[in-house]
Amino acid sequence: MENTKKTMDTITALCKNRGFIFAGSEIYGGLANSWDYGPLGVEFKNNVKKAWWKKFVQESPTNVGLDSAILMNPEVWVATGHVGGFSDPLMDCRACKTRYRADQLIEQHGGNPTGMSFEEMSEYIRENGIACPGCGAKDFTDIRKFNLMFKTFMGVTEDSKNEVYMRPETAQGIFVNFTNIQRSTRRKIPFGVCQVGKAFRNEITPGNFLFRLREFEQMELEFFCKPDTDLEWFAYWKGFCNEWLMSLGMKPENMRMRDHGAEELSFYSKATTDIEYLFPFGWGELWGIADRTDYDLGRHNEHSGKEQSYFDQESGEHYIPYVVEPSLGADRVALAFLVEAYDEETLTDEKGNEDKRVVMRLHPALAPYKAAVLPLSKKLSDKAQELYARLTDKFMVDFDETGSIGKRYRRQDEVGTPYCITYDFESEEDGCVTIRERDSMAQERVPIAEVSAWLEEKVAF
RNA sequence: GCGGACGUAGUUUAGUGGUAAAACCCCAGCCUUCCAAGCUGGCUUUGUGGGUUCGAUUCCCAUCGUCCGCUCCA
Repeated sequence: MENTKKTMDTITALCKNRGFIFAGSEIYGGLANSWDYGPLGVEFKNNVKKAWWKKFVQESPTNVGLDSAILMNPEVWVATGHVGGFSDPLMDCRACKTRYRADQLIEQHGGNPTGMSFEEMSEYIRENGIACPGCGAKDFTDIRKFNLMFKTFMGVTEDSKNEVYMRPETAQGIFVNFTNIQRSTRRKIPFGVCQVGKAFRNEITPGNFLFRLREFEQMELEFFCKPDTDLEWFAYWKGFCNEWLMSLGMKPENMRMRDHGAEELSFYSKATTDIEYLFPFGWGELWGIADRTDYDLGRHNEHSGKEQSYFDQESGEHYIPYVVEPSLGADRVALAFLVEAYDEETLTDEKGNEDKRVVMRLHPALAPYKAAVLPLSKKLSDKAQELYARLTDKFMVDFDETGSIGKRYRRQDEVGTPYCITYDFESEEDGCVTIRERDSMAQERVPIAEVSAWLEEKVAF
């Protein structure tokens, strides 16, 4: 009976057709890898963010929230090494057209590219006769700088003094506010700071729908802890993140944890684990959980000259806290939830006729609409509208009176609405409506006066 | 960015050097008393800009975009 077909194309098409996600600037021919969340998409994505915030801030005894500016003082990015460090020295083999990172080629050759200028790297490669690992040719293009940060200008003149960057990660907004937050909330270590916000990276190759974007949204926690407790907290947050995903319907067989090997670790990280999801295009990182040590606060401590250490009353020590960072891509996880929810079901009636039903089995907390009010006949629209208006006070609810009732059920199935409320001819007399559940298609008769409470209980999360 | 493939309604596709078509979807009306019924009508398409030509959706060029690979990462 179940026939699950999950491809990016069908999901992309459904998203466009139903108003979840549209290609950005479409009428002007689009803009590479930019996507707009439509009326249903914004509800859905907001629900994802809301669910995260609830779990990581609202219900957390240790964590607080923050919403920091996208544009920051450029010195922030000097301190972190993003200016200079975040730009890759890329060059191509003229013979086989493969692209390489010059610093990696030098490392593979046993050299140390640290501190070399691009010219020096080029020279090193030429002098040492480093060949293309792919084809063996020794004919490389010049190294070109790929700065992954977007630049813009503060003020009206395009003077380089006014150059600022669009943040390539939200984390630094948290780090530079560490002392403000600690003091104003009187938090003691360990505590965490959460932020949901946009970040921008000039990725060389974005793609796979929402998977890799140049403008994307992150949901990050920076958890500050005592230096010798970081690995415990690292393990704790890994499990915590994993549970959150599963509580919203992600199946364990489509998830895996992958530890970064020593050579893969970022220079600032002591340990990193990715929670990956099995997308139609393969395993992809959803959530990077990194032990960032005291690198970030340490850098800001040094570069800003402002003391970033914490005084621990209990032990009487001053120290720069260690940081465990679970960093989740909001667009990525939204895509994963869409993929996870997509289902095609073959229905067979008594006569043996087959019929296909597309169902988005979204968790009720994530579904754009919690319910749809459907008058069985247009003659019942007025009464049904009254019920609809009452429900909108508490829930996102849809109203649909066009087409047959079966068709309207299917429309709601496609956008993941968990409950359809049908106002019928008996409703006048018995004061009840029929509520049909999305996944089981089971029906239940509920008094109109109790619908709101009934629904509240069902969609509670 | 480089290499390869591709671009016809919202979707999936057909077709042609003489100004485009089907199915589904969508909209309106009729009908319809619980799972994509039916009837009638309707909206909507050659990504964009040039060139060749009497005439281009078709041929050529550029551009934009998509997909695959390199690379990068939430």
